[in-house]
Amino acid sequence: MNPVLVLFSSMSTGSETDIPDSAAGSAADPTPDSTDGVLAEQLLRLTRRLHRIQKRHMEPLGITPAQGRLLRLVAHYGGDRPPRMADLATRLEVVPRAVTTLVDGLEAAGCVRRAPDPANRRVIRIELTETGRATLRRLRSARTDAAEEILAPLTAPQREVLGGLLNALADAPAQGGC
Amino acid sequence: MNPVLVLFSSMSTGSETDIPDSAAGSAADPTPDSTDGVLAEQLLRLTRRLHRIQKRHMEPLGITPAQGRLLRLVAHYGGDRPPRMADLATRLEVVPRAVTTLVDGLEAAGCVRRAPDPANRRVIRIELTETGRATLRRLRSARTDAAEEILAPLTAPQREVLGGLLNALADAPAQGGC
DNA sequence: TATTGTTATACTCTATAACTATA
DNA sequence: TATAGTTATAGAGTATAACAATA
Repeated sequence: MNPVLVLFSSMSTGSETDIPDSAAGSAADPTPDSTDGVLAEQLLRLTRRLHRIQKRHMEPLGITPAQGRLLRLVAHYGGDRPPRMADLATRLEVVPRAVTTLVDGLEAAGCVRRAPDPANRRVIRIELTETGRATLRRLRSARTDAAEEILAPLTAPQREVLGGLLNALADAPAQGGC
Repeated sequence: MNPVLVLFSSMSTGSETDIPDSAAGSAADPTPDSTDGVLAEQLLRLTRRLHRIQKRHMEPLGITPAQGRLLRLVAHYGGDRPPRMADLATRLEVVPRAVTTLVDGLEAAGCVRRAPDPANRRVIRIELTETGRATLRRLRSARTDAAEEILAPLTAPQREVLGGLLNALADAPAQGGC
């Protein structure tokens, strides 16, 4: 469906801030910490930068990155079947308590509305407001700008490959837990 | 030097938690939010998982992920030229104040030692202790385990490609700032 | 009793600003 | 005055635990 043929030549140019793993003092360390560990490190470092960039781009919107993600998620459900708090928590892979805080923020910003479910009075459904829809439109370009800033060093096919790899990783079931 | 030829076929299988971008209510939205935005989202989501996994693996070590990164960085300098606080801040891409907290934690755990520089009494050099070296060894396997857990869905060549892409991204200068 | 969301609390990570002690 | 590190403070993001209301 979407085959991408890519030739990477000498990609591993060695990051300036890379930390070689065999520098713990003992020179004769037989465990060179497979590149996987380094890879995880790169991922985390990159994300710190992405977070900073995203935060900066979203500041004029009056919402935080996490609130933005939640807002997009709410919009995804559509007006006829607004999500419950529990739905949002599951999709965001966080505990329900975390969603409460995020919705509080979005409600304060006028982007969403808490609507009690008449069928089950324990349930609260999160509805998008008109303000929320406007914010969402601005959010989209902010997000694109932030992504463009961080992805600048990559060509289009490289981005496509990266997307595929991240997809494969993100789709994997949360294993190893309990 | 390290060319990798890879054929990805139909990688984009569609994440279960993917949020299509054209769901903001207005059906006639001409801005489908280039895949780049989605890519950034995937990256953030993946990192949240990585963070959780790493935290879990590092819990028995008595230090946090950020402290672990700092510990590795300190070790990288070697015993004959221990780094200053400012060096660590630069390498970690954080403000000096953030390093203070991390070093506090590592010092409390007995992993490092603050040593005043005799040549310049403003400077504090961070030295690795014997405990720190031991922790580092345990940290290495914890890190590898965590990485293995999150990278499980990828083959070895895929990991290599991912590493290359992340490297290219992380190496880019922090642009767009001031 | 099980489910849904909440209040209360705490911790990690990071930032800005003002201060201290050097140089 | 400029530099190195700190105290003080804040805020984003997330977690656990205990609880209320409802089913």
